[in-house]
Amino acid sequence: MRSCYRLGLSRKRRGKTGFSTDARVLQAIREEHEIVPKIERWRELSTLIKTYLDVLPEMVDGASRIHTTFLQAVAQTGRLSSTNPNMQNVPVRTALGREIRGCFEAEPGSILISADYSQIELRVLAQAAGEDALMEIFKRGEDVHTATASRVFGVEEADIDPGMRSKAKMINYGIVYGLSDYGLADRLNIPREEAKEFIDTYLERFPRVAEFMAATIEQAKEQGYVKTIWGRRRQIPELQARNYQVRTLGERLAVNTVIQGTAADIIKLAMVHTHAALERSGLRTKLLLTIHDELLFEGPPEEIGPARELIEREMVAVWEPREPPMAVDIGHGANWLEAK
DNA sequence: TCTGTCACG
DNA sequence: ACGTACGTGACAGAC
Repeated sequence: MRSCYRLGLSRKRRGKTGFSTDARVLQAIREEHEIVPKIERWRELSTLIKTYLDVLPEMVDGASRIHTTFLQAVAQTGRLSSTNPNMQNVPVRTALGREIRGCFEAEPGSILISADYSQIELRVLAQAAGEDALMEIFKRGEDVHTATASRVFGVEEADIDPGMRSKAKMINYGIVYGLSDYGLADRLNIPREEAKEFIDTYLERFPRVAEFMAATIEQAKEQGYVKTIWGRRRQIPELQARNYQVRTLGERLAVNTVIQGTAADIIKLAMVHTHAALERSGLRTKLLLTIHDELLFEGPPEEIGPARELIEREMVAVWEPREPPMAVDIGHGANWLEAK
C-alpha cells in the first residue's frame, strides 16, 4: 500500500496482494497516526450499516418476522450454519451493534428467553483431556479466565486486573484452536518470547491438556479421522499432506474438531430435548434460534418461570453425568438484547 | 470469481 | 526454517 508507506506506518502481516490493514493491524498501529482511529470507526460503522441496517428491514415479512435457513451439512465440525439472513452473526459487541441486536423483539405480548452454555468449549476440553486442574476451576464455580491468569502469571486471583484476565482468555481459547507463540504475540502485541513463556506455563499448569492434544493428533494420523465424544467423525486428510503448512493445519483441525464438534453435539441434543420437554409440558414457549452455544425462545410472559426452569434443566441434563457440570446463563426480556 | 475484511460463536 | 488460532456467511472492490 503506497499511501501507508508514505505515512510511515508499521506494516504487520501481509496477504496475497499486499500488507494487511485488518482490525488487528489497525489496533496495533492506532497511535502512529490520527487517521488510524478514524478508519477503525469508519470500518465499524460501514460494516454494520451495509450488512445489517440496509438489508434486514427488507427481509421482514407481513407478520413482522424474519426467517433464516439453517444448513445442517456445511460446517465440518457438526455445527449448524445460518444463511439468508445469517442470524448467527447479529452484532452485539459494540454500542451500535447492541442497538441492532435490540431491534429483534418478541411478538407483542410475548417475551424472549435466551439460554447460553457458559464456557462450553473449555468445559468440554476439561472433560476430554481429563484435566483435574481445569475441572476443579469449573466445579468450584470460579471464573475460568481469572483462575487461568492466576496460574499462568503466578499472581493471586484477587490481584488479577482486567488486562491480565483478557490475556488469559486469549490463551484459553487459543489453546483450543492450536495457537502458536507467534500468533499469541501478534494478538497480544507482545514479544514472541513472552508469548512462548505464557503458553509453556499454561501447558505446565494443565499438563493433561498437552497430553490430550498430542494423543488426539497421533490418533488422527493413524486413523485418518477424529471423533467427538458422541462419536461423530471428521476425516482429516490434511494430516497426510507433504506440505508443512497444510499438515500443521491438520493438527489444529484434529484438536479443535473434537472440542467444537462435541459442543455442537451438545447444543443439538439440547434443541431436541428442550423442544420435546416444552411440548410434553403443554407450555407454549417455542424455540426460535440456535447460535452455537445459545438457544433463543419466545413465549407468553406468564410462562417465564416454568419455561426458564425447564430449559435450564434440559440443557444441563444433556451433559450429565459428565464432569465438570455444564452451567447455563438464562435471561429474558422484550428484545434479544434485554434477554441476554 | 477471488481477495480482504468483518460480523458472530 | 517453514508460517503461524478454529468454525461460519455477507459485503465490496478488483479482475
